Amino acid sequence: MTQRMSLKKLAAHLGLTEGTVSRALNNYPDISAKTRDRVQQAATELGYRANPLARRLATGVAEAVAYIMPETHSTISEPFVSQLLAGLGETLSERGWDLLVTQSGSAEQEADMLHKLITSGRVSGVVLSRPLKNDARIKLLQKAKFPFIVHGRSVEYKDYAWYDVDSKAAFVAAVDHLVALGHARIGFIGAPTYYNFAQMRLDGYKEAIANNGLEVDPDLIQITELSDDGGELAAGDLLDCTRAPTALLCVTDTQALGALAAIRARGLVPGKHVSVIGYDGLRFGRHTNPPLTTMAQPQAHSGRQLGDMLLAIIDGGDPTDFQVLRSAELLRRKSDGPVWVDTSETMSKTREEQT
Amino acid sequence: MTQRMSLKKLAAHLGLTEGTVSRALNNYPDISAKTRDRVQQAATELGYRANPLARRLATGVAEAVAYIMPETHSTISEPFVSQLLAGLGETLSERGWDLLVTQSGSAEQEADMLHKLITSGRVSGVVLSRPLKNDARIKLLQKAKFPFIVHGRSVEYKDYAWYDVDSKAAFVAAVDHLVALGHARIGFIGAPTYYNFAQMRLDGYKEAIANNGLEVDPDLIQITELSDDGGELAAGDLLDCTRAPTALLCVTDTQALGALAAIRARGLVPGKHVSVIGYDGLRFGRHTNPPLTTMAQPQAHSGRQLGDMLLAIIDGGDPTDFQVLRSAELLRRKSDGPVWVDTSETMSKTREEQT
DNA sequence: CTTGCCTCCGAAAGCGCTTTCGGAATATCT
DNA sequence: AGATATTCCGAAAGCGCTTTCGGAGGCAAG
Repeated sequence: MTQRMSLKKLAAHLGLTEGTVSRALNNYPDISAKTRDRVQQAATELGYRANPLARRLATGVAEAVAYIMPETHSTISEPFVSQLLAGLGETLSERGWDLLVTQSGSAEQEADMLHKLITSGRVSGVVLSRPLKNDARIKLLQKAKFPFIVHGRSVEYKDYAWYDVDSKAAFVAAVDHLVALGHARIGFIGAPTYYNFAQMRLDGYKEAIANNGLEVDPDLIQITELSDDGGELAAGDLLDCTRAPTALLCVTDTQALGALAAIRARGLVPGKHVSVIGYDGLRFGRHTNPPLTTMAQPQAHSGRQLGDMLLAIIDGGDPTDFQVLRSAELLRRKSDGPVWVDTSETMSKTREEQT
Repeated sequence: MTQRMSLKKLAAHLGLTEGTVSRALNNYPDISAKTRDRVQQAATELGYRANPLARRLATGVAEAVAYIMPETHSTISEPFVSQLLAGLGETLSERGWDLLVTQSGSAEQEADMLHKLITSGRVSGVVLSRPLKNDARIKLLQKAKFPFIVHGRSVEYKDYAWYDVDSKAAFVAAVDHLVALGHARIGFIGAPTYYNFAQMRLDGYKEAIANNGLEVDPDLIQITELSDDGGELAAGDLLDCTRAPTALLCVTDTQALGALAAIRARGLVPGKHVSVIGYDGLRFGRHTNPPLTTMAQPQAHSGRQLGDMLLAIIDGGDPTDFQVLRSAELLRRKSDGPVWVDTSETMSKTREEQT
């Protein structure tokens, strides 16, 4: 196999200069149709493809975007990453661009990493995910006027591009649903509220509780980590206190798995004695015991959409024109139901017997 | 904010030439310790970092590797992708290299894409996953003498680097386990055998069946797609036939989820009437109904390990020195148990002979 | 037959770095 | 002392492409 075809060799082969060939290939208007065709045909015949590195250096366009992976807390709820990556990669490859993936350590470290990334010239844009309420990375990108889009929103989201699901509304809907089922004591299992999504969901919960004429009881709110174990612990605390909730709302499906486990561990039946509603709509919820009712977010083409929007911004689009808010829908499986009315005795008694 | 620091400016600032500064920064021996220190200190003070694109073009080293994502069949079992990516990214970033992610369409398309990728100079190495029995991509990479490592193995695996789990042995162990529990009719739910992992697991199954003095009954083998639905369908077929199996071995946990569903749908209790064993060790399995017994593979640091090995190969290491075979372990949860002996006669069509 | 205007291509200067080569300046040896 | 080595840096040629600029040749208009 001969050496890789270069512009120089192609030009020599055609009896033209490199510059001319380059312009012909890039459809410059100052090349006659005749030579343009001749050049392009020769290029495909000889299998010439411009060296991306050289082109990027010469044009100053990185032809690549980076996806900043969220720290993988739970090994359980990250399937969306591969889906999103697939979608992103698809849009990018249509343009011949690369998709870089980076992972960060701490939050501080991440801002530094991001700064290096965008000043290095390796990428033309960035997609961020799971933003904090007050996200230093977003500020950094804004100040640098660097093209980016975020998957999710921070608390102040007017001035940049984002794609998010209205999880606050979703939690309102979930509470309404539970209230309609007769629940009056609804527990909330949340995540640290430096994650804005956690805050928004908590807001939705509180708002809906209040709107339904119920009292927002701090004792019914548990903040825990984003894992099944976290959910299990939190649910346990909630269930073991006096005046335990009759329904549990979890900020993610992963936590809800733990909640189901906690309920079962106490001899209760999720969906009967205690309702559980998760959030995400993970397909896996079909297989839990019982199948998990959840607020399902439409994550089908989020990757593609993020990619399209980011490219549009890189092309000079106004970021504020790209703010997409999708909505989640209640996906009823089997973990929710009417409030349990204990005909025999107190619930704690029942529980003790069954353990 | 001033323009990005360049070598030229740094050199001017120091009263040296670009070449000298470059060599000083790269620890060339022909630079006096004095000026080397002076240069390096000035570089850090002024925040100079070489433009990666320019360096890559000049040196001919791409400083990046690509991960070829497997087609995402099931939205359920892909958490490992994000884990693996995290590990890979970690090793690479220690070296300042980039991690590219690409997705392919069809198999043909993928070979073409891969060819373009490795001839484009964008990457110095490739990590492949989920190889086919006879994988064109591997042949391509071998012929091109391009550094690569595969996550998994193809049928002929002597001549390249790979990291794999001995899933054949795992299936032998699983069969042995079931036989020890008294099962004599063990169903196998597999995946298309162009995937070598599917073939290897099937081989393990057959081998163990035979070694245990049982008959390899083609009717007990179902090949289906890699999804929960696939597993459910296949399990249904198996359960509905005369002389149904008393245990089901699934090639992935995802399929096993479907198998559990199929069993429950027939009014049977998984782990009691019919045993199910999956493969992967997904944490999800803790939450199924009942919790899924599985052959758990150690996927903790596979990403890091793949990265380390690939870098070693890129550095000139012999690929055949990097072949790592890990082993999976039986993780007993609740979906397996002794063969169900039908005391009454409700399940009239179990089997005739005892073990 | 000029003048002027296009059309189309060649020439050359980068993009920001690396690396080879050669030669001052300094050090070492007889 | 002169000759020979060393040490250390400058000069310059790339890496493979893009892009600006200018001008030769062709055409229509005067």
